[in-house]
Amino acid sequence: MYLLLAAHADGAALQEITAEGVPEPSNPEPRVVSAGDLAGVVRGIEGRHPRWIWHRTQDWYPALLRAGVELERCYDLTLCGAILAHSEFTAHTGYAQAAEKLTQDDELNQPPRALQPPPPPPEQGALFDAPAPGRRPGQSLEALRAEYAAQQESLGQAGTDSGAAGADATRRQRLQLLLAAESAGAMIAAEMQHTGVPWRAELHEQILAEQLGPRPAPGQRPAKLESLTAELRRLLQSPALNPDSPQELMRALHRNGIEVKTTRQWELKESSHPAIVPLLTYKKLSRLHAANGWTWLDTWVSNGRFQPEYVVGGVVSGRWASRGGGALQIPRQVRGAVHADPGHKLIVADASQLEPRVLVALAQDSKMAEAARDKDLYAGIAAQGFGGDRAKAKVALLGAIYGATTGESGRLMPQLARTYPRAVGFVEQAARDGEAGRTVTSRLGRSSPPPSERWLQSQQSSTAEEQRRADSIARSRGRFTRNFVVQGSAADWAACWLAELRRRLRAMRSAGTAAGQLVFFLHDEVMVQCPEDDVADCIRAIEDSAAAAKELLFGRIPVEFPVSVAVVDSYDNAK
DNA sequence: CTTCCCAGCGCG
DNA sequence: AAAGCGCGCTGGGAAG
Repeated sequence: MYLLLAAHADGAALQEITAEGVPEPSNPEPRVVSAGDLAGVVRGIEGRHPRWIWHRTQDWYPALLRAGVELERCYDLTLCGAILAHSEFTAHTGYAQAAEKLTQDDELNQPPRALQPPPPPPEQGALFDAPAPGRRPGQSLEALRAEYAAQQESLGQAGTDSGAAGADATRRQRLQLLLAAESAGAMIAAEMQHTGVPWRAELHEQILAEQLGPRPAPGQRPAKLESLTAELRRLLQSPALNPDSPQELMRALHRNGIEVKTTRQWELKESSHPAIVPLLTYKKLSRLHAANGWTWLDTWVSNGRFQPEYVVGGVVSGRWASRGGGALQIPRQVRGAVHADPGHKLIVADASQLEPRVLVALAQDSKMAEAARDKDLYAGIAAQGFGGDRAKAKVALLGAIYGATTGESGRLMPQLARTYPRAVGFVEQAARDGEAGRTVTSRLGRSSPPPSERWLQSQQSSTAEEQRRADSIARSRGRFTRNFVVQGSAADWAACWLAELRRRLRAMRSAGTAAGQLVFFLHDEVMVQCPEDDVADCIRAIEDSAAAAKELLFGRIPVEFPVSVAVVDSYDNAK
C-alpha cells in the first residue's frame, strides 16, 4: 500500500496510490486531515504497513516522532529524485534529462546565491503548522503524485539501453535498493536525532577540568591555556603573542630561527626548539576548548542527550553530513562523556577496513579476496606482497584508494599493482574516467557529479602553462572519482547495513525480545544502546545486518565484511 | 559593523 | 612518518 502525504492549506492531504503512481482505483479520493488530527490518523493507518511517500522526510517525520508515532517505511521524493536525476543507470531516461535541463535553466535564470532569499527558519512550536499558501510550489498532492510516477518510470527503465538483459535487471534492482536504503536512512536520521546520543554533562565537565582547569569566565582563557601562553611568550621572546593567530605565531617562530612554512602540527614536530612541545600542547588544548569545551556543552547537550541533525545525502558520495555540534567529529578526548543510561550498555560496532574490502568486491580481485579472508586484511596483503610489513601494505592500499602519487605511498604503488592488477586497475580506470570528464558510479548506482566549470574551462588551454594547469585540474578530478567509486560504494554498503539493522531492532522491539536503539552512526560505525540483558541479541542483529548488506550489494562472494564489536559503558572504551 | 575565506584540526 | 579522498567547525583576518 502506497500513501502520499502532502501539505495542504488545512493541514495535510493523503491519497492512496498504486506502485506506478496513479490513484488507487478502489480508493482514489484524497483525504484532508487537520494538522491537529494528523498524528492520530497516521498512527491508525500505519497498522496497514503503508509506504509513506512524501516530499521530504524532514518535513513530516520529526513532528510525528515528537507525537510518539514511529513509522515502518517511506519514500523520500527529494532524496530519491536527486539520485535518479544524476545516476548513470537512468541517464538515458526522460526524468534525468528533464532534471538536467532544469539545472541549466536554473543556472541561467537564478540570481547569485547571495541574492536568494534565506531558507525559512526551522519549524518551532505547534505540530504540523500549515505551510503558508503558495510558499511551497510544486508540493501539492497532484504534483507529488506526478513526481513519484515520473521517478518510478525512470527507475523502471534503469539500464535498459545497455548490455545483456540480465545485467539490466541487476542495475534496476540495485538502484531500487539504493532508493529504499536512502529513504530508510532519512527515517533513521530523524529517529536518531529524536533519541539523541546519551551524554553525561558532568563527565564532560570533569574531562574539561582535568585538561584545562576550572571553567573560566566567558571570553577568558582557561587557566591551563593561560599558563601555556605565558610560557610560549617567554620562550619565543614575544611578550604579546596570541598563539591562536597563525600569522603572529609564524612571525614569532621565524624570529626564533624555526623555519617552518606552515604552523601545522606535523611540520612543527620537525623542530626540536624548546617552544615546540608547549606549543603543540597549547594547540591540542585550545582546540578542545574552542570546539568541544563548555560553550559546546551548553549549546548542544541538554537533558542528558546530544541531538545533532544528520544530513542524509549531504555528501556527494552518499555519506551523511551533519549540522550542529560537529556530530561526526566527536574527538576521542571527550568520548568519555558518552555514557550508557543506568542498566544499559552501548554497543559500538564498526565495519573493519570497509573501504579496502569494498574495493576487493568491486574489482572482484580474487588474489586480494584471499587476503581479505581473515580479520586483518592489511596483514593478509602484507604476507602476500610486502614481506609481512603490515604498515607498508596499509599505506600502499590506502594510497591506491586516495590516489597518492608521491611519498612512500606513491612509491609502493607499482609493487601493489604487480600483486593485485585487478584491484589497482579498477581504481585506475575510475581515475582515468574522471580525468577525461566522465562520471563514475557506485555499486548501487549513485553517480559522481559532472565535471566542474573549472574543469570544462581548462579543456580549452592553448599555452604550455595552461596545459600544465589543465593536467593538474584533470588529475585532481581523477583522484576524486578514484575515491568516489570506493567511498560511494562503502556508503551504499553502510546504508544497507543501517537499514537492515533498523528492521531487525524494530522486529525485536515489537516482539518484546530486545529493546535496542540506534543512537549514533558515523560512516562505517554504529552505536546501539540497549538494556544489559539484550546485548547478545543486538550484537547478533548488527552482525546479521552486515552479512545481509554484503549480499545485497555483491551477492554471494568470497569476501568477508567483518564487524568489530565493543560492549561498553562509555564510548572512550570502544577502541 | 557584517560577511566571507583561509588555516588548522577534528572525524571517517 | 606523512599527504592523497570526503566532510564541519572555529578563530583570525581581510574585504566590504
